[in-house]
Amino acid sequence: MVRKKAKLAYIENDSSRRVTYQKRVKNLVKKTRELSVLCGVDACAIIYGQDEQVPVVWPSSEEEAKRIISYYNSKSDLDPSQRGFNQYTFLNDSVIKAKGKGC
Amino acid sequence: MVRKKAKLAYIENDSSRRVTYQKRVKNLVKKTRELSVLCGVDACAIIYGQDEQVPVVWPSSEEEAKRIISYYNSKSDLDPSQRGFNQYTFLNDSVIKAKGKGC
DNA sequence: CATACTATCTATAATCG
DNA sequence: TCGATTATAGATAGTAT
Repeated sequence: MVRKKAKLAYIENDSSRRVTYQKRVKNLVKKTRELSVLCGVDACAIIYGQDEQVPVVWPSSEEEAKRIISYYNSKSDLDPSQRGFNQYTFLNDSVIKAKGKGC
Repeated sequence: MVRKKAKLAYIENDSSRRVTYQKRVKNLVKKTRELSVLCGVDACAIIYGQDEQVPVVWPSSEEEAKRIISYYNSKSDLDPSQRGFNQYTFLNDSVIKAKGKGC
């Protein structure tokens, strides 16, 4: 979209498509967060990546996951089994919620 | 975010916030569509505007609604009562689906 | 109010390591 | 394949209309 005109069509090349996907997902989530903060609205973004089992979900997987991780990191003296209940479990739960009852 | 440094905080001024909201929602939807097309993934964006009864939902309210409208426009010889089953009804249906079972 | 304008800032495709 | 770089197209806050 920069040194060559954008065509807005499916990117056939696998590696190019993956790189573009990662860059754009990152910024799409960022934009969603900005809109939410700036305008005080509830916004939700869900992206089902091709090869990923867990879709990217905002706000859950981004903001809330970070919060969870920070929480557990700050409690490094916590019972290891409790700390094991972590990002993976949380993310799966988020996805189920997102699929089951919207955002 | 341009002539003044961005602060990424809630915009207090009502009119400014509304204008910013409209601009950003438009582009957020555009970005979502681009990601979906470029990378061949399913992406979904839902924004619950403050004063609007119907949230902005993509792909439903954007792509599919246009499809529906185009469909009815192309059938201008259709029974008027059938054409009356139009954008409004469809959008409500989309929102219900989005809220009820995800994207 | 809503649009249009425009000076800047941001996103990003291509490239290199 | 991923991260860093860079040049350019795109997004946007403030302002004008």
